[in-house]
Amino acid sequence: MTDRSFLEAPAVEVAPRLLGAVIRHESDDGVVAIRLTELEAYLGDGTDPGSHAFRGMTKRNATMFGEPGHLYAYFTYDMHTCGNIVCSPSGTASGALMRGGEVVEGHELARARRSTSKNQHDLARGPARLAVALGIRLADNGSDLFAPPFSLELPHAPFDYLSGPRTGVSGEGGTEKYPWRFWLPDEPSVSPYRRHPKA
DNA sequence: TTAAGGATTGACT
DNA sequence: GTCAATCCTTAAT
Repeated sequence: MTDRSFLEAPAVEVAPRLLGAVIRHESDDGVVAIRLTELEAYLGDGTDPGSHAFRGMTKRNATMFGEPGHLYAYFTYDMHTCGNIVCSPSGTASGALMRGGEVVEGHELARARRSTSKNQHDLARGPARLAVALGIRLADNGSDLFAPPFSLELPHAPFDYLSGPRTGVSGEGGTEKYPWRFWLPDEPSVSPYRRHPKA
């Protein structure tokens, strides 16, 4: 069961089922595992203007068109790395952006990487923070999340979740058209909603 | 070749 | 609440 099979659906269907999943990354420094509490879905078939893949495959987003279950890591504002879980069969771009989570293993290492965070819930509240805490680097783009140094443990049963407009995406105007942000209720590690500053 | 913008965060008023 | 940091990717000459 491979857990990988259900990732072949569009991200809009996959993202809510990834809530509560635990992603683990082992590096030279040690192991950090994070339970995902917040994700956003991005499609690439031309219907999603907020997606990097909206205008077709480019050098940067090629990973999103690849095998499901792999990691699409990208750089934004030059200071932050974010991680997506690639969905949909190879050839179709679709991904679930990991926006927030709770550190369940390797707290000390996560804290060391995120020295500015003040409390446990800030360690992975926000996409770039989560990537830093987990140890994702741009070089990890394309890595298989079901093979070392990564692993991905899916929840045994679906969780109850909430959904709403995506955060920080430009070019959507009314983001209500794309209520593809999913999060678990009552989780302090879910980032607060923020519109895009220029939207 | 050149110019414009960004799936954000952290610091400061 | 507002604003700067900072360089890579994409789109347009």
